[in-house]
Amino acid sequence: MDGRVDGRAKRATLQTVADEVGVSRTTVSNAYGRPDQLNKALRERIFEAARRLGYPGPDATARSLRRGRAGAIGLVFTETLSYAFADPYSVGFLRGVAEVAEESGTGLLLIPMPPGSGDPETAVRNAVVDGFCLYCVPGGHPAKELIRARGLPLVTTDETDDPSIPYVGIDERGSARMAAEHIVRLGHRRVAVMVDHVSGPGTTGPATLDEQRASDCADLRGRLAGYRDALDEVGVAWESVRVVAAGRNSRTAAASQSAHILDVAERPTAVLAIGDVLALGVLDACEQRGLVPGRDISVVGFDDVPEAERARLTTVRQPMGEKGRMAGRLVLEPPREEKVPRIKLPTELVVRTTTGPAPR
Amino acid sequence: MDGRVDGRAKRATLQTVADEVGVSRTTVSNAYGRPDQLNKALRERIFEAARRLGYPGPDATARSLRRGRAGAIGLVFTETLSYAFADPYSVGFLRGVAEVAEESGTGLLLIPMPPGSGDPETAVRNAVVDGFCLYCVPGGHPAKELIRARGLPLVTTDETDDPSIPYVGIDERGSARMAAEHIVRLGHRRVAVMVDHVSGPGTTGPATLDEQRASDCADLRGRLAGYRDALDEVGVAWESVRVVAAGRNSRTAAASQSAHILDVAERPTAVLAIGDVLALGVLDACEQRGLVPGRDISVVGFDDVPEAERARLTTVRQPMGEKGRMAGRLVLEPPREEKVPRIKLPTELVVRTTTGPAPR
DNA sequence: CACCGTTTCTGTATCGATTAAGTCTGTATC
DNA sequence: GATACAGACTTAATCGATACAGAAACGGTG
Repeated sequence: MDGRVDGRAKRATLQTVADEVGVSRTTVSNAYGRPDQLNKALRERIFEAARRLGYPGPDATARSLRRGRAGAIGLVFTETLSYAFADPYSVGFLRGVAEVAEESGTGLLLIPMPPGSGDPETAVRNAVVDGFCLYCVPGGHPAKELIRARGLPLVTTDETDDPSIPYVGIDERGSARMAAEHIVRLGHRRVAVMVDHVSGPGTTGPATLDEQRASDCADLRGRLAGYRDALDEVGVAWESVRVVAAGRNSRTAAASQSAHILDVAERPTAVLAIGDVLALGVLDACEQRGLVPGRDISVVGFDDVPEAERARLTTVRQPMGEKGRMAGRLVLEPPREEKVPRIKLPTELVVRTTTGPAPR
Repeated sequence: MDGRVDGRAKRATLQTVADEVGVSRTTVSNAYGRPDQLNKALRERIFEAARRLGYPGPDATARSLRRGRAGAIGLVFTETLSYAFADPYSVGFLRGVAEVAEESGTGLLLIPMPPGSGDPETAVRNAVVDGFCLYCVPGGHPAKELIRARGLPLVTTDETDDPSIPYVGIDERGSARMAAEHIVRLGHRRVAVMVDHVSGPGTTGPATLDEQRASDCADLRGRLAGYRDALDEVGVAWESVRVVAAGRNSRTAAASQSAHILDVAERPTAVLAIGDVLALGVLDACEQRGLVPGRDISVVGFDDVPEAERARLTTVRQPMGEKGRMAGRLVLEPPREEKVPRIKLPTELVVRTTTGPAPR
């Protein structure tokens, strides 16, 4: 009998070490956390005893509790991990967050909540973090309320969200408009759009207007609206624009769903893709069909991921890394002011060779 | 004065709610964690009070401490985040870990420790996790000892490491040998090898034998040894094999460093790349030079990432996802047996079109 | 010697929760 | 009418550490 109420295995703790050396718990704690608070020789003796007893150093959880700091920020996203990382854009964003996190000795806790997975609540509730970054979490997601309820600093990158949540992103609509205006100026009038998915993931092929409006992703809606703005201006009816869903944000999916765009009568002369990964897929499909981008057909992406440059893809550049850094900073040091920050970072149209004058 | 010794802002806690409702702390705790332990009506009253007081539910850190479970596993790697995610192989591995983690309601704490970054110790020490997965952490890394010292379950994916650490991986040497044997059977005798980096990251260009041997990455050494095995067998001296470092594991870096292979007198007829990403870069370089893979030159990769199929790349397939799942499981449920698990997963040569008979 | 500023440790309160074991209260069983 | 028993809570003991106010010891000073 060791008299403890729960049957845990006994482990060395601060107290164990303190007893061994014959000092107070506090002193042992200081030996680890504030070397200046005690005599150097004593510190050595403490370490030596710790080694002998197999004491692994202050327990991270206990330390977190006492200090009131978890030392990590939670990254919540509704995609599968592989998804989230398959897209270089996401990676860029993550990297940004990681950079600022690292500067302050903070870790990143990944909290994926793909649609099908059970009980996202628990994950959020048990996450030992100092704040959350929401990333691709649609407005009505059940976990969202829970996250807010935890009362920790919170930043989202999804546009037109609850205005009480700090936001960092870009002008989705305006940026998309830039892309479409470019196309329009080149004389294109028969235009198609490639998206990842409008309603649930997995839905592929042409999407109706209703479906477009019903999309739970504000960013997507913003971009579509931007395209529409530009097309409206030159009198192209949005109803005539075929919006095709790849089903998921992947190059191969986009390539295969490109059939709905490329293999139809009255083939569009330009394709607007809401992400570079999709645009690259469209380019693959063009290549298979012997269509030369920039001559036979124009393709515009969005994001400007590294691979876009290799493919000479015309696209909208958004500062993904900066977005991540910004978001990270906002979580780590929430501004004290009353008004909720809503930051829009600048974007830029990068014209390469996949766009050209509309063929007659 | 609120009489508290440290000046923290007061927040609602279990006790606050308990007092408000007039029950014990335990009961409130049960309301959240064990609904069957109390009356349904009382439970509602508790929640109602919690809402009124703005109590966000049990504190994750405190819960972790008391329960003795952090609810996360730490993922330690020595690359930059962007690095780690840029490679589809890594992503596959991560995904595997994430899958099993998710099944048990566990999060993933990313702990990147790129060479230049300061104080990896703190990150490891403060990580609130139940175990660690080491990923690309070379043998002598300073953090390694620290991680072990924490006494938590630990799994590594780096070969020929300390035999006391559970390991899951593949037969690097044998697998590489398969790749090289394939090339050899096709009649190739002038062979080059493309690696990411031998000594520190950033070192590019041809690597000397000494540098190869000095590499801190056991996996790399294993693969090189495998290539060598096959070449030795047909009398190709390893000294005659040019080993070129791309500097980092990226497609563009590999493409540009391919000059050291493709633009030399007596150009090799086959290139063995220790990873698909590098192989793809080599293919890019070939394309630029008008060399047709499989005819003018043969290229073999390693990993079989999704993109390899698109590129019709001959490569060695390794079960990245399975590796991750395995590693995750080993951390989550460390086997009780005495002997340290050392698991080698099977690999397979996938022959596609980037390899062909040696040109005469 | 009284007074002072340091350096080095100790004591106590606290962080916010979970849990095994105990206390009551009624109800069912024999 | 005594005993067992389930239901609904409460008690008390932790989990493992850190913060802060003090206290003892010490050398230097006028």
